[in-house]
Amino acid sequence: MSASANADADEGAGAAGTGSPPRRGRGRPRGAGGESTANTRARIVASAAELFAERGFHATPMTAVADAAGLSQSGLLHHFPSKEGLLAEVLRQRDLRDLAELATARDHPPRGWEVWDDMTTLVRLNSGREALVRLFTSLAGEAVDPEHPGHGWLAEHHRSAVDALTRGLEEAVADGTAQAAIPAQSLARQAVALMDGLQLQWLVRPRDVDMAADFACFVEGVRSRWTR
Amino acid sequence: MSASANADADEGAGAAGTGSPPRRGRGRPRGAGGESTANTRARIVASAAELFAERGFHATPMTAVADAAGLSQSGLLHHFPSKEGLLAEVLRQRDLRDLAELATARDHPPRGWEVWDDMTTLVRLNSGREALVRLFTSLAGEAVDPEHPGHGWLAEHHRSAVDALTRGLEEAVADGTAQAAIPAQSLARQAVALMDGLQLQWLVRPRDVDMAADFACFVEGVRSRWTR
DNA sequence: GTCTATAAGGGGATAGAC
DNA sequence: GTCTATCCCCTTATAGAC
Repeated sequence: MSASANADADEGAGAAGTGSPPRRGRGRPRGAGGESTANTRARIVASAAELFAERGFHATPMTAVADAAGLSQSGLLHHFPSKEGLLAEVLRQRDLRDLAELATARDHPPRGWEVWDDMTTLVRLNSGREALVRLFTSLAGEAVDPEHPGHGWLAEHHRSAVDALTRGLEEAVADGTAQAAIPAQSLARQAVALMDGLQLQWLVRPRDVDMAADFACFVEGVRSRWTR
Repeated sequence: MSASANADADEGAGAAGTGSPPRRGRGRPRGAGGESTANTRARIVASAAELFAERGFHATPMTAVADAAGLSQSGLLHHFPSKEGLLAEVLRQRDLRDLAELATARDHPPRGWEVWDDMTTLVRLNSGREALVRLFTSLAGEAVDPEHPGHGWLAEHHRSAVDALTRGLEEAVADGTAQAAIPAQSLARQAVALMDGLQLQWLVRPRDVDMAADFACFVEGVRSRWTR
């Protein structure tokens, strides 16, 4: 579903359709004739992630993705028969990357306040991954629509983040490092909301916003008020 | 809000050139022949706001707006020659409504912490204006792209909100009701980010999120820590 | 001011050759 | 696995009648 398509300003990229001269060979970074399917798919997903981030899902034509990945539109469809399927894969890999990024930071699963420290780390990391942040923000805005193919992903994304932060605070209470009266879930939702909202402001005026500092300031406030 | 109760159910609306049978007559709820331009424009803007909110700007075709407003696509273009122009008007009116809403709440311009109280009030009001919230969130996501026609509006929107909240805290310091060391601007950015982020979560799972309560909790935290 | 008709160009997807 | 060619729908915008 998700009918929509839409146009507006085609950037460079000699797209398709319009009797334009067929592009040939193009020094593609490809090896010889046959390339491993896995490699091609990876290239496609990387290109799609970048373009969806830059222009949004709806506004990005498959031809643009194909072009960026160095194959024709039909070649692309051979690997991802539908645009929605491609989006699903992009989102899956986006989440995997977040998890991997944090996993390297610790040798044991985070517990208690550590969960919150990890989130702060993630915000700092995000300050250096504009494309990834743009992908999330741009897609989140569209995916608010229940019909959008990314809707379920967005809901799940929020749920898991809020749950993790809530659990962290509950563990802190259990460990005696946080007061029992702490409104854990509300604070967790606030943290997630803050992260999303800061990203929005940061993307619009990168030079005026220090996401990591602002987020750390928030966490500091929570800690100083609710530490036991 | 909510545009025109304009019934007339044919949304299928055979739009363009596919030699489909021309639709005729259509009993529109319109008065006689000529209708005041102002009225028609108002109907159009209301419909557009609703649809942009529901599906996003990019994903909403002008034909859908025209249909919702009860005129043909060309009729619509007579009043708003371009889609961007229509968006500009929608955004202008959205901001006017926010201002008006808050203006009725007080008889004097808010000062100091009152500015923050007003923001809390606004969040509560927003809990009852899903369409308006959806419009903001959906557009904000797209407008992160510097090429998007709403980009300038988004930047200005954030700037003015952050400025107002910062000024409030500075006044509180001047009035002796806040500590001088308060990180006013960071807190202001956090408040705005929180508002935007909570809206996102709320739109996805309305029943699980109480925006007003969460926001109030945040403000309470700021107050209890920095009140003098 | 509003309509019908149509232009002009995307857009996703399919068929079938190589 | 990849391409070319093509289908068919959607979308914005214009022309001109009423």
